[in-house]
Amino acid sequence: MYPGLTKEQVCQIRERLIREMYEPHEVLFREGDPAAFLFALRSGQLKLTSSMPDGRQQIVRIAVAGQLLGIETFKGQRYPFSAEALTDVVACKISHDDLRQILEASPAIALRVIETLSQELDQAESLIRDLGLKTAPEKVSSFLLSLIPQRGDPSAELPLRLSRREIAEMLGLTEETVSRVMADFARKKIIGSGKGYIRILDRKWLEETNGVKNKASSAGRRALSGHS
Amino acid sequence: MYPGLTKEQVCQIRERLIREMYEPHEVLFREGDPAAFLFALRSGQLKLTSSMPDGRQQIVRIAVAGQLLGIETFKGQRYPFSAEALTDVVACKISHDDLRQILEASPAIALRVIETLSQELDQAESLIRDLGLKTAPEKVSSFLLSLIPQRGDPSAELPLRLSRREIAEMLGLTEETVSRVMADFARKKIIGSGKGYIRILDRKWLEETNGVKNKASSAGRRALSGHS
DNA sequence: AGTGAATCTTGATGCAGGTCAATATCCCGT
DNA sequence: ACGGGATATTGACCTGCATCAAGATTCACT
Repeated sequence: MYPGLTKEQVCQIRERLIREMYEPHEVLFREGDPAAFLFALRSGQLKLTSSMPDGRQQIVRIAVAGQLLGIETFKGQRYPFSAEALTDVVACKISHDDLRQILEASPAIALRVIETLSQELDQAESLIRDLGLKTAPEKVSSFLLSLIPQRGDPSAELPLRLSRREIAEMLGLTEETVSRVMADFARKKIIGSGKGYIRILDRKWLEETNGVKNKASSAGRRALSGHS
Repeated sequence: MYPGLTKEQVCQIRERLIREMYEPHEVLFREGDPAAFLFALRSGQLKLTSSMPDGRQQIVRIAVAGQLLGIETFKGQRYPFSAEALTDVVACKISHDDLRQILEASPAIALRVIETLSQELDQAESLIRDLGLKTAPEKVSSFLLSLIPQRGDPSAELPLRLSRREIAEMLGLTEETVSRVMADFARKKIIGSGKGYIRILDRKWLEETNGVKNKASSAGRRALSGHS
């Protein structure tokens, strides 16, 4: 759990970690709050959202077990987003200074933090790609594919914890559009959808729609060709 | 430069860093290439782009001096984007394994990497926000404001290294739309624009347009109100 | 089981921004 | 200073998705 540390060091760390539990809809912190702590998600999922003064909201990330939140403020003063539990959540809270000391003491932990951060960055950049250049059906495909667990049976019922509105807030769409696209997918037997779950029926089709693998036939948006 | 290390360690590190220089438009690596190295940007700027098979392109990040690229692949196999120099660039190349060893040897360096990564994550999440919920003029405002240097004179001429097309590829718009919005801003004396540079004339206006501070008057998109 | 509130679906309509097209301007080499 | 290719601007039009508006389902209580 804490590689490369003496027993004493482990004790010191444990003292500084505050283990906390949250229920669905509970808010860990709000955008703009002074950033006192950061959190390591032990279990459950939560959504990180940023909003504009007029109420428009964007889900910036869905955090899953193992990820860190609030580390964006490592050099900042305020949380750049709100964090709200989607499920029951267990998280460890730690102050920036304490984390800094732990990282200085244990390169192994630092390395793990770096791995986590680099994955989060990858995830964020992937969402940027989706938001910037995909059409509504492509975005939804992308989202649906992201629900498939790495190590899990192919086409089981996947639990869907996000409401239509939340999916929309993640993909930069409206709930109506998400609803329409999913209804369309269901009509085409690409997915089966029930209450609170989804079943992927035609993964290949989704992957093609998503990545637009071969058929450069009907590009939704204009393809900007490279220069020179 | 390398805090907390013995002279010998510093030598070891230097041996493993490969300093390289690139000219504008030169490509450091391409999306999908096997990820052999990662890079630390010493000076200059470059764009990281991801594209779809039909040619649509998205600028995922503009990397500036101090940032790392390719660390997204710390646990991955292939670069998730291409990297192309926008200016003359000096970068240090290092293999993942070597980096790992260095990080294990020097917590101080690991800490710096963590700080850099957390800033990059913050930057990425900020772009997600822009892409997901802003209108074209808001996106352009946001972009223009991001050009203003932290420590620099207020309203000097800011060099603009990105073409209209590149700005468009970053903001999820088309070059025509960017052109129109900027022409409109210039007409309203919000900015002055010449070849290869921009002058911010009315920063306050941009900040209001960007953040939609007070006036909840004419929201471009529907504001989704919170739940419960 | 019944009632109300939230969520989801579906339809009709409108508009922001994409698309297509035609100049205009810049840049660079000769 | 001339010519040609890249880049930028501008106009006219069109479409994908937002918006507005009803219903339909589902869920949580009592």
